[in-house]
Amino acid sequence: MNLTPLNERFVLHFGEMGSRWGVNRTVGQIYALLFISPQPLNADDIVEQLGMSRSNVSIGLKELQSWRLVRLVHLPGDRRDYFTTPDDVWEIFRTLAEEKRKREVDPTLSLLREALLQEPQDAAEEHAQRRMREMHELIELLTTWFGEVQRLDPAMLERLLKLGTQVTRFVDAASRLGRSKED
Amino acid sequence: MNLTPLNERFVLHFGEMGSRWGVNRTVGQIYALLFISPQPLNADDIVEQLGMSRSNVSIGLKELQSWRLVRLVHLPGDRRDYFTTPDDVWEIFRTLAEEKRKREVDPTLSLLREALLQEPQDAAEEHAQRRMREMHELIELLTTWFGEVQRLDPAMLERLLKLGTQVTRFVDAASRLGRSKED
DNA sequence: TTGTAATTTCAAGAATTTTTGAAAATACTA
DNA sequence: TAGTATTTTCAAAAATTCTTGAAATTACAA
Repeated sequence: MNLTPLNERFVLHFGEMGSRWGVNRTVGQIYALLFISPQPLNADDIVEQLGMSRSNVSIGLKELQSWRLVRLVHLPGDRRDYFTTPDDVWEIFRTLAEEKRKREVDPTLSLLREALLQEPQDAAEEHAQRRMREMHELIELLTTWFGEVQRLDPAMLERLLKLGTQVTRFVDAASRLGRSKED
Repeated sequence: MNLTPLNERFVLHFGEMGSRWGVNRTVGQIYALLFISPQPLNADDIVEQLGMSRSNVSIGLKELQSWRLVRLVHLPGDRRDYFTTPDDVWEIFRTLAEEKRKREVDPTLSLLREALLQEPQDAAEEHAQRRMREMHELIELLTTWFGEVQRLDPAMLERLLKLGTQVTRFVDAASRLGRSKED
């Protein structure tokens, strides 16, 4: 691996974390390298710096593009494909959350909704459905909230997060003002 | 698999989702089965219902216990180990978040903090460090907020989530009241 | 067009992870 | 304590996933 010790540790760490996040080590490493790179890199740069095969890099880049975590760019007078990560870390976070939602949360919600439409055949199924309903309600609540808050501009979002639990002071007042949102 | 079609679909789905969440298919299935089961199950019940080997169940249950997602209980007059998931889905969510944090977020924050202490050796490393700092700040902000909000009781948390972006109406007021929390 | 650069695909091999049955260990009962 | 029930460990087999070089495809330039 052709990296300074500092960068190598970062890249290796994200390689390991990748596997916990549903992408493989290689994909994690490519992402990490692009994230810290001062300029866009082409596939051969990545091969050179990470010491993996050209085909592996090609597959990894495809995967990262499907996650919208890396972006294809072109440099003037060079017809190779170059890749970067978005500059704004908030945007990165939002993208990651959206993709995770699309790939994991939404299919789970569909499954649960479908299961809840079935007529339970016995007491055990009735109990199972009750559990599924609880899970469905929780996920629905969390993702609705998240989807809403995610649309705030980063500055507002940051202020909100920094307030933390202080916002609870306003929950009563807000409830009075915003009955319509309550169930 | 000895399950009704309804329950089988649920269990299979969570088996698949398991892999995206850093546990294997078996572990996901065992968890799903326990989640919807009306009473605690012992290892042989699980073997019987999911059709996997006894040793696999033993390993899976160990893993789930290490995540604190299943709980060992004993039934009077039966010395086998029985397992359940907690009743409250909020509690389950909290546990999951805490464990994910402990296993993924905290090690990442340590790595980043350590990297930020190094003296950059050249312009590229300086840029890499700048990126790592941005990432560190974002993760720190998100996890601090989450850790705080997580401590609210479920009822308050639920009200807060249902308000969604309505809380932004109070951000200005809150900022004035709570200067101490701002940076 | 034709030739070359760049990227992707693919099938085989390598590596890793999962699953299993058998044996070992542990925990209880009589 | 001896005997049995229960759980865990472990090494091998099975399954899956990852990686690769070579070939095929695509995209461009002359």
